[in-house]
Amino acid sequence: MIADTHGEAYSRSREDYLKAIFWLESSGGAAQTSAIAELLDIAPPSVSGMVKRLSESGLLEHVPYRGVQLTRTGRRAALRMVRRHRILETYLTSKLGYDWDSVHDEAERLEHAVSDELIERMAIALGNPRYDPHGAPIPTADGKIEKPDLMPLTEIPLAATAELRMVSDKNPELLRYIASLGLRPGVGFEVVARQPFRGPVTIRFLDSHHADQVIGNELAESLHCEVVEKEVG
Amino acid sequence: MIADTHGEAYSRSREDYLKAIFWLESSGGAAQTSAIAELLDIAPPSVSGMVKRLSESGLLEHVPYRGVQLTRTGRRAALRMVRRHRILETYLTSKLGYDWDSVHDEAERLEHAVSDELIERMAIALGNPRYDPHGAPIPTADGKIEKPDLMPLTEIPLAATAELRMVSDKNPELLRYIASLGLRPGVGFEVVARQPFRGPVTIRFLDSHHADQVIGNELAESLHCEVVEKEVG
DNA sequence: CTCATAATTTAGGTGAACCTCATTTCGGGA
DNA sequence: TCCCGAAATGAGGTTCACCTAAATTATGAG
Repeated sequence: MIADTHGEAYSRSREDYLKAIFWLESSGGAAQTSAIAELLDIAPPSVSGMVKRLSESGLLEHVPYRGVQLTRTGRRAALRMVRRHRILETYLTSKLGYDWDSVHDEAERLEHAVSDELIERMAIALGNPRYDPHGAPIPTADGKIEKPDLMPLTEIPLAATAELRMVSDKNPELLRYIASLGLRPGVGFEVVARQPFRGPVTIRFLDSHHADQVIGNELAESLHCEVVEKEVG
Repeated sequence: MIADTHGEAYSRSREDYLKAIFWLESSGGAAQTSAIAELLDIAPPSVSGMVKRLSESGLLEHVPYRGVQLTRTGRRAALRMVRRHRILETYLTSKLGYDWDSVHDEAERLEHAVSDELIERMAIALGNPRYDPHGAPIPTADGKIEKPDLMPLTEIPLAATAELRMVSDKNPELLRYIASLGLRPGVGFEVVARQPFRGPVTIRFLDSHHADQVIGNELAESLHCEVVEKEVG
């Protein structure tokens, strides 16, 4: 039996699985056992076992040896966790002075402990934000999530003007580095050069307080951007 | 292995035991197995088992069939939990609009999940408060706690002037009732009547926006007060 | 001082969630 | 088509924290 019922709560583990499976589904179709295992750092046989229990609870469809898919209920529960995580990250950065590179772990623990009421109070205190500090969209309380149409910096055409919109929250060093370049969600730039053979990309900030920046391919792939029209007038 | 190390964390259960034992020690000497069981709503044999594990970990001294006492380490860990709980309650009420009767449960879950850093950030945002919303003293980060010298309303002498200082946070209905009477920590009053045979006490508020209140014996016992000198001038 | 009763502990068992090692299944190249 | 390696599952074991039922210990009344 779960310790406290704060709304409709599953165990901490189950919540983590649901979130992981949601994440895998959103970025590449069906979730394989091995991918879940990798993401959660759990041995594959343990994942098999939990997957069975979760599908017996009606949270996901499991086709043995094939993969796994969230049911409507599972998806709702997963989105609830995503909302919690992102509201928490936003609250911690804007109300308690956390840096955007250090909120992830704190949110990761708190998301299992807070009540729905607390999350909604935080959301109200923040003015119902639509994006978290890393630019990721925050699902609404009734489980709707915006699906932004972004592309990695590596695919922005030369000479195009674009805006950084979203960065993964999982790697603190990467986030610190990005911030040190002057890059944050919402910052606009132009692609002024690109080296061939998966080489680095050079960008020029629109409001040029900073010099041009050369960005390696691997980093560029994790910067999710939107091409924007050039400012007219 | 515990899921995440946020500072020096024990399991949720262990933290609950430590807090319960600390509470029992502060209000009546050594903690008996049955008292712990009662407080945590756990069967006595389960408590025996956990007590053994906790004393093997050096968190408490256990004299079989006698009782249990926190070691220095155990006491430190317990005070850390008390600090967490009380900072959380204070933060939730003053920054997120919770009522004082509804914070207890939320704090009870969060106290196991927050990091030391988050607690200290909350404490700073609150201006390092010394008391929680129920008037209970908040231990400092280095584990010191004020021991206020209070007496229940039942023991305040007739005609004396006193101030409500502390109320238990555990019973929401009781808290709502107290608030409805106009009573909160810090409110001053005079004892104007007392019925014999554990009968009710009548109090008159010093700043009399409210009429006199008649308070039953049981309630009066849970109102921890301090006798104050009459205002001079 | 003895003994009943209450408190405590021991014994044995459960479920959740993990592990390792062994086996089964799938899918693609010879 | 056959077969090999990777992926998935099965089998069996661990730890934590709980349970009930049965023994044990302490205590206070006579």
